[in-house]
Order: sequence, then C-alpha cells, then structure tokens
Amino acid sequence: MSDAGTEATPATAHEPPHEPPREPPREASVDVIQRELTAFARRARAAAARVHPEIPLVSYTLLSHIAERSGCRATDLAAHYLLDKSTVSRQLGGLEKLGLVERRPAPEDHRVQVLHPTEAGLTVLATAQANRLAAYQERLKDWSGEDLARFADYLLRYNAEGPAGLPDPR
Amino acid sequence: MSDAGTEATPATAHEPPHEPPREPPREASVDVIQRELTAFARRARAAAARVHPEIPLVSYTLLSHIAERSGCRATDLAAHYLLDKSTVSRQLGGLEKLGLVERRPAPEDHRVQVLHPTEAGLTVLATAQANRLAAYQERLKDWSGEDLARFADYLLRYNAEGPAGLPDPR
DNA sequence: GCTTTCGGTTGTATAGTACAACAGTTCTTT
DNA sequence: AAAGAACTGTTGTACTATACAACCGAAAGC
Repeated sequence: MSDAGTEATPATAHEPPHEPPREPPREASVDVIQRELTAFARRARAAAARVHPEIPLVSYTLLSHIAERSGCRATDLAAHYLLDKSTVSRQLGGLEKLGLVERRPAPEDHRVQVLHPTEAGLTVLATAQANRLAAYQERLKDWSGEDLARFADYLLRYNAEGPAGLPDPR
Repeated sequence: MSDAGTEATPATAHEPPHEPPREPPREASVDVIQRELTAFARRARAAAARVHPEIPLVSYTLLSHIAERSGCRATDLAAHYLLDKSTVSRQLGGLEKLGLVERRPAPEDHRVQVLHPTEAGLTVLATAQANRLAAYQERLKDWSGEDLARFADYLLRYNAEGPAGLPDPR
C-alpha cells in the first residue's frame, strides 16, 4: 500500500476543495514526526550520557522497568523493548555486576530468573530519574500543563501502537 | 542530591487544592515524555534497520539534511545533531564511499568542504523516505489530521528548544 | 523416555558514537 | 610578517548497544 510517493507526490491532490485547508496534509505531519522523533533519538542518547555517565547507560531503562515490576523476567524485558535476549542478558549482566539488580532463580521454574532491584539500584535509579527529570523539566518549563499532558499522551499513543510498524495483531 | 524519589514521590504535593486536578501533574507528564521518547529511540533504530538495511546507517538523517540544505558543511551537521565531528566525518565517509554525497572543497576557505547529495543519493533518499513514510503512515493511520498536526508541532517545539538542556546562549 | 520448546548465556560481528591527537587553513596579535 | 590562536576535518582508539547464531539446561508434550 502507500503510494507515499517520492517527494511531494500528488497523493494529497484528492482532497475535496470544500474543506478548509487549515490543517497541513497528513504527509507533511507524518514526515515531520518521523524526522523529529529521529532527531530526538540521537540527542536523547547524548544528553543521557552527559547527564548520567555513571550508570552505563541505556540499561537505566531496564533498571527502571525492573524497579517498576519487580520480579519480572529477562524475556519480558526483551519482549517489551523489542530487544534480543542476548542484549538483555548482557545488560542485566552489567547491572548485576554493578550491584543494581539481583537475578534470583525462580523456585517453580529453574529456567527463569526473577529480577529485583537492589537497594543500590533503587538509589541510583532515583538519582538518575531526578537528574533526567530535572533536565526535561528545564527544557519543558515553558510549556503549559495542558500541552505537556497532550504531548505525553501522543507519545504514549504512538508507542502503544504495536512494535515499530510490524503487524502485531493483538 | 535530588530526592525525586523512586517511583511516586510527594514532589507534587504542593499543588494548591483549589485548582481542578483534571490535568496530570507536570512531573508525571514530563516523566512520561522522557520515558516514551526514550522508548521510541530504541524502536526507531530497530525499525529503521528493518525498513532500510540498504543504506547501512542512520546516516540517512544526515543525507536527508544534506539534501535539504545542499552546500552545508560537516560542522553544521555536527552542531545541528549534537554529534562529534569525528562521527560526522565517518558517517560522511560512508556516504561518500557509497556514492551518495560529494564533498567538494570550498573555494574561499580551503578548510571546509561543501556537501552535496549525488543523483544516487537523492534517489536512495527518496526511496528510503518513501519507505519510512509508508511505515509511519501505516502506524499513524488512525490518527486524525488534527492530532497529527499537533503531535508534529509538539515535537518541533521540543526539538527546537536548544540542544538537550544544555545552556546554549545563542 | 525422547523430542521439542523455552529461558538464558556466550561467541562473534557491526553500527554508532566519543575523546584525544593530529594536519592543514585562516584569522589575530604583536 | 612571524607567531600563535582558532577552526575544519581526519584518524587512532575505545566503548556501548545491538543482533544473530550456536549453545546449555530445564520443562512440557508426545
């Protein structure tokens, strides 16, 4: 599907002329969204590294997830973040070596290991969270509460819609 | 430093009670934004790799930028995307080796090289753009035009606000 | 019981990135 | 004008994040 055309194809030419053209064409918006999200992605990493060189990095997200749902398994994390098991395994290895998470074997299924944050993990997480939050807060300080809420909502909605454009019939 | 608490700290407890609590507290929104943007970043890369294994890298974005402002310099790219010069240099090297961009020395300043997309570059870009747009389009197909426009707007606004929370007295 | 499936680890490879050191240019300052 | 500072870009090195494939042990199905 999608004749999304090479650059500015006439895909939008079929709009009925009686509609007020106040709103930019979907293509333009989608394009902006695509580009800006990508741009963000780059910056986010750099910023995170800057704000928090301590915790080796993106594992922060995993740690955060673990803290939220204590007792989850590695596979859950992989599924949730669309990561390979090996990636998760290594990330967890790093977190464990840092003493931020514990991997406890599950009594009823000796294959799985249940994940728990340690005290140190929670502390680190709290600090990191605070730092990042502060950075975001600073950056978003001029936004109205309403805009913030709506923006957050859009992002949630976007990310909720199945993994990365792959068909995910849920 | 920072007692932002692990999960749901009382940092928000100082809201005047006479305000209607219809709107989530700023902290919550900011937190969601932070988390979701980060989550997106992960997925985006995976998705991009999937959609477009051809152009080996994320340099697609750089190519896109070059195509848009033909004649820009490497430093511009680095500044714009908050990347190290070396990173940009290598990315450009890759793009050049693939015959997608040209690096021409600037006549008036022999230090800089002016960047231009090649024919092939434009073609590849167009294809990639179309693919990605299609993917995004598909994903966003249930969004109203209004929501799309607003989301795009928020992202633009977010990314426009100076590099990553670093003080940037421009 | 044997085979398949599941959860996780390890080997290997690649992309992307940064930092530091460097090379050639241009601008400034004396 | 010579010396030095500032700028543009490249190269050496290292590290994180990630994937894929091969594997191991445990559990489930036949």
